[in-house]
Amino acid sequence: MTTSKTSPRRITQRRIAELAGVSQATVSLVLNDKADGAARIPEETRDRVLKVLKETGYVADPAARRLAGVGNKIIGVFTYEPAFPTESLDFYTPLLSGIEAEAEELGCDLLIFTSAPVVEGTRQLFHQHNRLRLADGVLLLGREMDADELATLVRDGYRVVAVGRRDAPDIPYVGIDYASATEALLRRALELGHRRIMFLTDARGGESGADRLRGYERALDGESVQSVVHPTDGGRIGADWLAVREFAPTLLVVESPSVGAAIRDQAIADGIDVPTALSMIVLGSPSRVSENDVDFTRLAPPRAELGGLAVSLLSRILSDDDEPAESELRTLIDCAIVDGSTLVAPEVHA
Amino acid sequence: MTTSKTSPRRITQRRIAELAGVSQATVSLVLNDKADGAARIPEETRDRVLKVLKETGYVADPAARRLAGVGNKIIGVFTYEPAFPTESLDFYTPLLSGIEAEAEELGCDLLIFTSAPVVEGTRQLFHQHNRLRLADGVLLLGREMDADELATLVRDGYRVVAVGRRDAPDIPYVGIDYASATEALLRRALELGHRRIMFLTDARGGESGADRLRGYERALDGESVQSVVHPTDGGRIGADWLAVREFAPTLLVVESPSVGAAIRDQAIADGIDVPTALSMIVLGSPSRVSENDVDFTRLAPPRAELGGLAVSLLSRILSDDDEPAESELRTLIDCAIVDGSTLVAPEVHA
DNA sequence: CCAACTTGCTAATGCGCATTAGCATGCGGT
DNA sequence: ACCGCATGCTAATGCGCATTAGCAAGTTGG
Repeated sequence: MTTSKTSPRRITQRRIAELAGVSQATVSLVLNDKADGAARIPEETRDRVLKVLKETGYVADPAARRLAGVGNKIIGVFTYEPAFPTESLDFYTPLLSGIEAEAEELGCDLLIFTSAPVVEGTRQLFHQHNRLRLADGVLLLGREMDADELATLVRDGYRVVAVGRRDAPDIPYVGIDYASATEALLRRALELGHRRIMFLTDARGGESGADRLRGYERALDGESVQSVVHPTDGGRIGADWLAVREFAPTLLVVESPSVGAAIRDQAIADGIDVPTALSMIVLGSPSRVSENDVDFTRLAPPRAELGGLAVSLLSRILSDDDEPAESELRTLIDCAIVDGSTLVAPEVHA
Repeated sequence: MTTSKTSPRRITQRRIAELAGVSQATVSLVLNDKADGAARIPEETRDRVLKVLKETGYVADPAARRLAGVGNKIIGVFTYEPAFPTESLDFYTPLLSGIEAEAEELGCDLLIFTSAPVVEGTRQLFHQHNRLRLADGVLLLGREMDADELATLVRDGYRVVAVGRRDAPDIPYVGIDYASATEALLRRALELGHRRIMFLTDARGGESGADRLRGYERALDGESVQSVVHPTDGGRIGADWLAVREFAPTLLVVESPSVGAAIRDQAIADGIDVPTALSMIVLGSPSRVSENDVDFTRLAPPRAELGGLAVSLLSRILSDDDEPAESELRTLIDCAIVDGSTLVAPEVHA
C-alpha cells in the first residue's frame, strides 16, 4: 500500500503564519497575491510574510491546492503504447519533444500515465487507480483510440486534447492534414504521367490512415487511372511484393518508410529498379534516422510542432480568459512534402 | 491562475454511499479493503458497495488520497536538461525507457518536472511552484547535480534516488561502475603493448567522468607508461587534435563517441590510420544509432537497465515492508565492454 | 437475567489549502 | 457624540478522502 510516511515536520502555511505572526489565511492571501476585494493586506504585513516564505523555502502542497479547487499546472499524457521503447521511439519522441518544450514554456509539469495496465496490446485509460484527475487536462497520444473511452472522458468532464484527428465527436484535437498532403503528392505523380498506381495500406492506421486513403481517392477521382488499394499483410512483405508484381504499377504508394524500404529491397532483388521501373511514395512517419538510407519522396509530418500545438490548445481550454472558439477545437495543420528521389516519370512503353 | 472549474457533479464517495445505502466511511473501507481490526464489513454489504462502484466507474481523487496521507504511486522525474530534444535524446531515452518499463510494472505514473525554470543551462529543481511533493519519490537524472540542492532534498525528507553515482553524502543512487570498466579496458590495451597513452577528458563529466579518470589511473598505476590527460577544448576538435599529434600516443582514450568520430576524421585526414597507427578507445555513452559508422572499441553502459533499477530502488525505499539495507542505497552496476575494431596492438618501431 | 463480548457499522476528525463572511479598529463627517 | 465607512485582518468552512473511536444491536456465558 506504500503508505508514504509523511516526514516528521512538514512545513505548512500554519507554521509560516506562526513565524510571521499572522493567520494562515493571510499567508494564503499573500502567497496567491489576492490583495483585492474583501482581503486587503498592507505592504508591511505582506513583506513580513514574504520574508518568512523566502527563508523557509516554503512551497504549497500541490495536493492540497488541487483539493481546494485550484488548477495545478499539470498536464496528463496518455500514450496508448509505451512511449520510450525503441520501436515506438520515432513516433512518440518528436511529439514528446514538442510537448515538453511547450509545457516548459507554460510552466506545466507532465504526468505520464505509465500505470495504465496493458490489455491486448494497448493501455487501458480507465482503471482502478487512474490518476487522471490529478492533471488539469490530458493529452492523448496514439494511432488508434477507443471511441467509447473518449466519449466517457468528455462526459465525465475531463479536459482533453487528442493528438491526431479523431472521428469521435466532441473531442478536441490537433491533427495533421494527411488528406490534403496525400492528394497533393499524388497529383504530382499524376502530372508526371503515372496511370497505374498501387496503394499499400496499413490496416492499423486509425483516422490518419483513413485520411491518407481519402486524399489518395480524391487525387485519383475523375482521372483515368488504374488503381489498386491493397492492405499490407501485417508485415509479410513477401506476400505484399507478390501482389505488387502481379498488378505491376508504375507507382507504388506505401504508408511507412520501413515497409517502403523492405519493398524496395525486394524490388531490387527482383531486378526492378527504383525509381526508373517503379516509382515510390511514402506517406507515413519520417523514418528513424538510421533508416534514411533511402531518400524517399514522402510526407514529413511536423510532429514536434503538433505536440506543442496540442499543449497550447489544451492550455487555452483550461484557461479562464482565453478560451478557444468552437472552430479552434478541431484543427489540422499542413504536412510538408519531401522531394526525394523515388518519384520520377514512368517509363513509356509505346 | 487557471482555476479549474470543477465540472458540475463530480462523483464522490459520499455519492456512492448514498446509492449503496451506507456511510462514506464504509465506502472507503470497502475500497481500500480494510476489513480487519475495528472495521468489519460482511460480504453482503461489501458486494452492495462494490456493485455501485462498478456501475459508476468511481475512482478516488488522487489529490484527496494524497492529502489524507496515502502514497499515490507517482514517481517524479527530474532531468537537469530537457529530456526529449534530439541532442540529449540518446542520453535520456534509454534511461526513460527503462524507467517507464519498471514504472509500468509497479503500477506507477511518472511526473516529469518540465516546469522547472532553466537558469544558466540547467533546470532549477526548487522553484516557486514546484510539484515535488505530489510524487511519492523523485528520480534525478543528469550528468551534473548541484550538491546543495541534493542536500536540501534529503534534509526536507524527500525520497530521492539519483541515476548515476553521486559524491554528495546520504543520497541514494544507482550508478555504473565506470572506474572498473575503464580500468579493465585499459588493462586490455596495456596487454596489447601500448605504452604511450593519451586521455582526452570531458570537463563537464561530473562524477562519472571522475570515475573514468580514476579507472584510467588505476590501470596505469605501477606500469611504465607515458601518459597524458588532456581536457578537451570544449568542442574545438582542431586544438585537441594538435595536442594529440604533439604527444603522438599509440592509444587515444576519449569519452564520447562523437568526439571520437571527429578525432578519427582528423586523423584520417592527416594520413594517420586508425587503428593501425593510432588505436582508440571510447569510454562514453553509446553513440546514437546514426553515429555508429565507426565501430569503436568502447564501453556500453546499460542505461535502460540503470533506469529500471533506479525505479525499483526508489520503490523499495518508499515501501514499508521491503526497505533496502544501508548498503543497497548506493550501488554500482557493471558496464559492458564492446569489442570494436579500433584497438589493436601498437606498431613496433624497432 | 445480566455481564461481557462480538459484529456491523457510522460520526467525527484531520490532511493543507483557498476562500468568504465578518469582526475590530480607526477616521472623517455632522 | 454618533453614524457611517474604509481598513486590516482572522475564524470558519469545505474540498474528498482515510482513519479511529465508539455506538447499537445481537450473541454468548454464567
